[in-house]
Amino acid sequence: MTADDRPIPSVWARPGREKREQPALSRQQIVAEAVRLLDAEGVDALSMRKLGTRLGAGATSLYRHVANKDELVELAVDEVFGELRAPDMGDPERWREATAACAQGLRAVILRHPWIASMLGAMANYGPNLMRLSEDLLGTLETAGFSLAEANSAMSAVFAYVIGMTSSEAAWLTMLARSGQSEDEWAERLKPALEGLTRTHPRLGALFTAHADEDPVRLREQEFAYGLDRILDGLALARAGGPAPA
Amino acid sequence: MTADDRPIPSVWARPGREKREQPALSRQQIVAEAVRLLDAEGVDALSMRKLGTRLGAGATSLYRHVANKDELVELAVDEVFGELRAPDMGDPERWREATAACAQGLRAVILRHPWIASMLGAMANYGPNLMRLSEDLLGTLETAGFSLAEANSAMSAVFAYVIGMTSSEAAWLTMLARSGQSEDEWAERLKPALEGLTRTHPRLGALFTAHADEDPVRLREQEFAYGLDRILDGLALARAGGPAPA
DNA sequence: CCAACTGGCGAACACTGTACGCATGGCGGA
DNA sequence: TCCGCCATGCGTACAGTGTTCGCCAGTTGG
Repeated sequence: MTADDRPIPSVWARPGREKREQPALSRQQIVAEAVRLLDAEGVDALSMRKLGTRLGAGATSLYRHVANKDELVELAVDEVFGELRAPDMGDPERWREATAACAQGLRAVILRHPWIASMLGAMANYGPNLMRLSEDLLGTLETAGFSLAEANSAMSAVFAYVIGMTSSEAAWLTMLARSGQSEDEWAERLKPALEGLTRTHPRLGALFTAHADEDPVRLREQEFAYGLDRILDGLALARAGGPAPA
Repeated sequence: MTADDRPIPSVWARPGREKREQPALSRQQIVAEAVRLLDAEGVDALSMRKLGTRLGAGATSLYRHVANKDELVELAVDEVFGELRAPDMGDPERWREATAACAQGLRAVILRHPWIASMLGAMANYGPNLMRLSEDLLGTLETAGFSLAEANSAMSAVFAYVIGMTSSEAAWLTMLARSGQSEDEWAERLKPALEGLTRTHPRLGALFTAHADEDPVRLREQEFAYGLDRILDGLALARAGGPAPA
């Protein structure tokens, strides 16, 4: 601690508090900065003190605007969901494209903010932004001919798929980022263990070698699209009241 | 601190260490106790000190068998995946039942240990038990006629759906448990806000009232089964090489 | 029989979330 | 114009956290 940090001994010498030009701290601002911090440094780096410092405020000041750290996180999660809008194509027959766009958008949001992957399983989310998204997608599905209850089931299924798929993707990516290695370096590092893997798990080994030369980003996109298409196929079948496939 | 807790002043008076009958601490034992603790008290209650005390050991002793808390959690997650076996029905045509059973089993495991929901999004999981499960399910799908790559995509889709769906279920249930209220009490408490909800989000409001009198447990089972069936429908269609539904 | 190694542990460190109480300034009413 | 109130910021403090380090007892291998 240097001399400058020491508290001023005389009351009279203490400088007047600088003027409070603007409220300087608002819930919106705090949440926005929290999102920035989470994006930049990941979930482990979010602490009240660090966030306060970033805002030029003390750690405990935040509690005037936010009850908990948990509540703050809840707000941050819904904040990023606010980036997403359910697309409205006019034609009810284009429900499939609309739903797919919604799913792709959700995936993009999660990959832009990988830390929410670690939150979604830890808290029940009922923020206003997610509710608006749900309401809109429900509308799209309902006008496409699904009953309300079935529209809800369909939406839940699609969201669950997207969240599950993208969460593991995000988890893999953050783990990669933490390790500081590229995807290729990882693959290279695992090569020696591949022989043992192929012996005990031949199919996984084959998959590993088969995917070794492909672009992992595009690969994940295709994997995601495949599952999404299968779900939408299934939903289309149900909408048509069609028979179950053999 | 009472007198009894004080360290013994004289070296000579210090009691001899009690005999080490068994190794008393092993990685298996630690992981098993961690799972028990997580099951009993939830994810926030897991601390190295508490876990050590439960095992009759000091907190830092655990580090002889486990590198990190993170590593411990990884081990615990894979431990519970060990409860699951991919069923092997002899008939390749029964791939659908086998996959469904696998999905239902995974759901059951997650609901039995709700805390893993908060882990799955936070770490890439490649434990041996999950790998064995994957390998087996891949086998089932491959002998059912899927190419290896497509079997992998299908498996990823199913797992992602199950994890996404069940994670939010688990999150809701733990949140309920923390609040100490029953599901009905929650519904009752939200009744006053329902009017406002129905005004801004009519479909969500209608769903809320429609589900008010149903058994929530059975409701969630049905919701889960619906999405799972749609995915399996879609996969069956793809396996048959059938045309995309309208 | 001694050496090396293993496993357990107490103390310490840097940090965490958060409760409490005080200080400060702006604002509404007299 | 002044006074009292109230919202807001913040310093301090507390109980806990994960983890490192060094010490020590017991076991094991040469």
